[in-house]
Amino acid sequence: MQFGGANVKSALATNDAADVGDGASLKSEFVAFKTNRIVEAASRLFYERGYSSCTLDHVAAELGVTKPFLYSYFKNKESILAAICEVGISEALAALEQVMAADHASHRDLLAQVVAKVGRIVIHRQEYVVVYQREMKHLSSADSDRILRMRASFDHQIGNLIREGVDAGEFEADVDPFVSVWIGGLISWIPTWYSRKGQRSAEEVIEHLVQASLRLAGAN
Amino acid sequence: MQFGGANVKSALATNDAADVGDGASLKSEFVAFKTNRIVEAASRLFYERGYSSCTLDHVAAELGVTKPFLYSYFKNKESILAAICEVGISEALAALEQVMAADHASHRDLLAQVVAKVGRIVIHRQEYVVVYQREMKHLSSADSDRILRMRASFDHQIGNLIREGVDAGEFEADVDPFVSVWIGGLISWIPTWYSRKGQRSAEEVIEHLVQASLRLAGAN
DNA sequence: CTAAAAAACTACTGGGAAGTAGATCAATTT
DNA sequence: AAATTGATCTACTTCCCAGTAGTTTTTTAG
Repeated sequence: MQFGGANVKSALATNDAADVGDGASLKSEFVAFKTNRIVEAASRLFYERGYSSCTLDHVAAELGVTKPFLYSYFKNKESILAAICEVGISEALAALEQVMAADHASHRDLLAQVVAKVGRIVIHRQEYVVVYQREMKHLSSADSDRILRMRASFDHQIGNLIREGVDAGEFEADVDPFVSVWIGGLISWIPTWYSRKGQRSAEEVIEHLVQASLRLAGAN
Repeated sequence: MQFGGANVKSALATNDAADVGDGASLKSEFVAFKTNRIVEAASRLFYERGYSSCTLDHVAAELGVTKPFLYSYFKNKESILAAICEVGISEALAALEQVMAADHASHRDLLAQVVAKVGRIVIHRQEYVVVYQREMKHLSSADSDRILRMRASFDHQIGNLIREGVDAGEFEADVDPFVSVWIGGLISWIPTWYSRKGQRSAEEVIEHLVQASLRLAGAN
């Protein structure tokens, strides 16, 4: 029930509705709903004030509840942070694997699709991603390891994609060991400068991001 | 004497030795030395533990002194943070203006030189830059404004450099409004992934960074 | 060598925040 | 309607930390 350390399922994944009976399922949907609301509110406040300076009383007030309410859904403050940190990377990993599964495309197109999808995620989940980048070090080592493994899997697959593209002659050979780092940098940096209220539309950013990534890989 | 809000001179700038008499100058060198040591230690600890979670007792212990010692060189905790945040951007700005001053070069070369110099700075001042990126929001509005102005000046000049390069036909035209953002992203992202203990040498990273930046500008 | 000044320390205050125990309120069941 | 269960709240405790007052130590000057 509580969202503690090793509870892997993403806090924001839509819940599988039918589990046992209607009663049990409905109840767990309620729980998932409240859990999500907590994570949402906390991500916004951690983003604005920083994890250590944001109190659980702040989070509770934002939701119109009290602190002990939070403790019946999360083991402690850190596990709320862990839930936030998991969102971006797990969605990105899912998107990557979705693109890789339907691989009837050139490496160039695969790269373009992955970059576009992940770019949309980091824009959509802006606050979550920034909180992850900034506050990672406050995670327990269990949570940290779990999230780092997802991260490593993601990086590894991107690395493979680039290498195969180079072998296939679709990307330039000389840039190899660094391209995935640079592309990762472009993507990771977006949430710190992009503003939803700014002039640029999200899709405009994505389009330029894809162009820039292909340029970095030497695929033009 | 104290390093408070509007005290502009960089905490790490080498001190002009001759001021009034030898006595006064020597004393102010002592002060500058201790101030620097405080900023150094604090940057390392803020980097490792985060600003809000790092206490001034930690900083003092690291230096083998006590908390009131810090308060005789800095007004409060926030002004230590401000001193840290200023380091990276003021050095970067100085490097930029140095390159731009001796402008007997193509825009392509100017860009390459600036990127290389600033890249070296963000690697050298890794902890300072990361602390700035993460903890900016804890600055007083006076400090924040001052630093943001430096930042804006930097971005503005880079923007000009790119635009002039496009006009001169040295960079590709279609990427214009985004290139400086992407290049800024590459540079800013380095301190979060580069490790001095890793396999890659700093100069290797810089070389690839310059290549990547030129690629993004379409200058190959 | 002594007195004054400067530098650093010891020991405290006051407030804030994580986490908890037990009370209260609401919903469901019988 | 009474009783049971579960959800949420009130009211703490305990620890921690920024900032300070006043004392001690060290340095400088006469």
